[in-house]
Amino acid sequence: MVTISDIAAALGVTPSTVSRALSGSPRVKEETRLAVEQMAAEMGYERNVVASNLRKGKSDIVGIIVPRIHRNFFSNVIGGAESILEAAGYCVLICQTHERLEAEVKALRTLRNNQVAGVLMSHAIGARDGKHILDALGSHIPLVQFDRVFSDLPGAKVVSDNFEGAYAATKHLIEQGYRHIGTLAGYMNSEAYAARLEGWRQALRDGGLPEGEVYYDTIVRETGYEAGLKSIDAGCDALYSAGDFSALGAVEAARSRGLRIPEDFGIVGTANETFTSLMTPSMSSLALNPFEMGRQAAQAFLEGADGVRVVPMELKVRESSCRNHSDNQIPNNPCLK
Amino acid sequence: MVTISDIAAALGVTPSTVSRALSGSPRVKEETRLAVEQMAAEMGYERNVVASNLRKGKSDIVGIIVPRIHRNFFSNVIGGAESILEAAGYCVLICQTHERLEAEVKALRTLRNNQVAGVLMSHAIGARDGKHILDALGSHIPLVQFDRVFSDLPGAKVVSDNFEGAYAATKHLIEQGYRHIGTLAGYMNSEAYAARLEGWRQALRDGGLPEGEVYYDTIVRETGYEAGLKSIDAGCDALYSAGDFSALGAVEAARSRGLRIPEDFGIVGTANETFTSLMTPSMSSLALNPFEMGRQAAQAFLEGADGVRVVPMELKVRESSCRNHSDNQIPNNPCLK
DNA sequence: CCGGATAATACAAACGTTTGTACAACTTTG
DNA sequence: CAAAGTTGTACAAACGTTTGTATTATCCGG
Repeated sequence: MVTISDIAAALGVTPSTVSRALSGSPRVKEETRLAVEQMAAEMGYERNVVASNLRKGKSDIVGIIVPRIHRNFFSNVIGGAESILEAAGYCVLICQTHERLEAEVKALRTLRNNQVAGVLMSHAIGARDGKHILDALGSHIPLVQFDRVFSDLPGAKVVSDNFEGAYAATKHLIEQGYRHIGTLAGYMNSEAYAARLEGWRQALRDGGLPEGEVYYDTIVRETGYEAGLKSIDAGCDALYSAGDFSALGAVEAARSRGLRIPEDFGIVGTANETFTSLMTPSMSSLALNPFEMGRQAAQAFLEGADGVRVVPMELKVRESSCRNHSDNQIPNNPCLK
Repeated sequence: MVTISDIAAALGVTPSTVSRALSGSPRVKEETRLAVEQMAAEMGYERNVVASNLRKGKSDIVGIIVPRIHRNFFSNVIGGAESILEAAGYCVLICQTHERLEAEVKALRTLRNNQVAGVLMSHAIGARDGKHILDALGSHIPLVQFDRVFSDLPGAKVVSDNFEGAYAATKHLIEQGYRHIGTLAGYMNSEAYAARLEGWRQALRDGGLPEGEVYYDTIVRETGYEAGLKSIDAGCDALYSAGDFSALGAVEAARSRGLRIPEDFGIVGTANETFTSLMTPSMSSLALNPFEMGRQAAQAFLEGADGVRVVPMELKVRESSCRNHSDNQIPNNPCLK
């Protein structure tokens, strides 16, 4: 391992000069800088970032904490954040919590102990507030929350326009002639889900429809299936689901009751998971914009600016909610017009 | 920030004693250890791992490099590796290369400069050999390769039983009565794809069928579509695809030619991506066992043992290749029996 | 009660970098 | 030409830990 002292010795200068030369300080002569750079290249020097981090008290690592990396949404957020952070010279450390609070706390501690430059995170479902986050991370490491945010925590936040999105999805169902629209609402300790619920509610009101059925804590296929059955029993003819997996469960529930989709039962999910466009019938979904959210989160970190950034959602209309034009070619998204 | 010196001062001992006490050295008295531990807890001490790493010359970070984290396969490998590594006290740093060689080299350098304890990786398609890996990582950091491996590199390797798997998949197609079976082979600079090609070839030979058509460099939906069309023109009635996305493209190609699946055209993909079980018709796929591969890779790292570990694959028979019993309930996998 | 072993702790040097301050060489100004 | 300013380097002290060696305390047998 070649160090700055080796370079210094080889050139007859001191390590401090080498350090400054390599970091582009204006305090070294251009001539010296060139000599140092050449010698460094020649000797195959690479900066020991661990030592550098110790001295500087922080590293060039940005931690990203997500519930599960295999979720399309999160892996795309990570991709978006990476694209910005790597260009800015940071490297990215990814942790997943599997929705477990202890894992989240452990990840935060690990990141803090590694003196990361910042943390971008989407918290695990199941926490009431962000107290544990503040406790585990401390207050001197910049925190950016995305998607699932605790608004009482300091730091920047990036969220989807959940209210508007759910509103648009529900309005679309109404326009398609559905009149009894329930919702698979997810967990209410997440502000994202809460906002979607409100968007759905408002769309019903604005559409002149009565309050619809709400099914809470529906987030996976199984719970979506059960809630789907219940909604059918309750007389619903459509569902806006705050998640795609639960929507998939609801599709299966409708099928098991012999209902045709979209003729008898309409469904719009949320998140635009890959499978939604590949299943038959293809499933309409309220797309988040994860890549953009990741970019925004990274930007917020780089700029050090607090405040909330809102990323718009986009409704992808597919077969599962297209009752009026079900004979049309779906690729052209006939209902959208 | 409270340091071991603070604890030492508070107890009237030296930092070295505190350090040894906290790391469980037998050189400190039980009584002293307890006092130190209590004081550390009281003062809210947390070890500065950066300093620790600098001194020890290595960190407790294990780097995992994959082409893309959003691929089901890779995110599951990561999950498997994590489950072992975290239990062993390591933390995991994930890098993705987007199949770009420069990104791979950069990731390796970053990991080396951060003095990671080890690297688990699956290289990007496109490299001839692993020279760049050795150059970028150096030879003193343990390397474990999984799935895509360069066998000329030192270190442990974990691979799927690609030959046996492809053999089984192809044999299955033959048993289903397909007689002209081509293959979407992927990239031949990956040993995994090469082994699958050989498995397919051997199964055809053992089944008494003539050589089939090989379509190289098919890895995504688009290239799968094109190769699918060509295979149909060439008279194929079935394809074993070394990837699921290309298989999906082939399904679409068959459909566009008006062929029924599986009656007129049979397809088996590889990787068991989520969408394969959700599409209609559901797609048979040769499942890798990514979680287990991740576990094995992590184990190989922990044990420091070189050598090759082989993880078996499992054929998931679904509708797209079930010509003989296409009226049966698929969930029971009738063809498997 | 002393010499020699053993146990427990103290001392101090590293790990490789960064950075404030001191110093030297040189240039400018009055 | 001396004083003052400017520029480029050297010096040295950190950052918080770990760890080899030295030192002190404790215990045992003779």
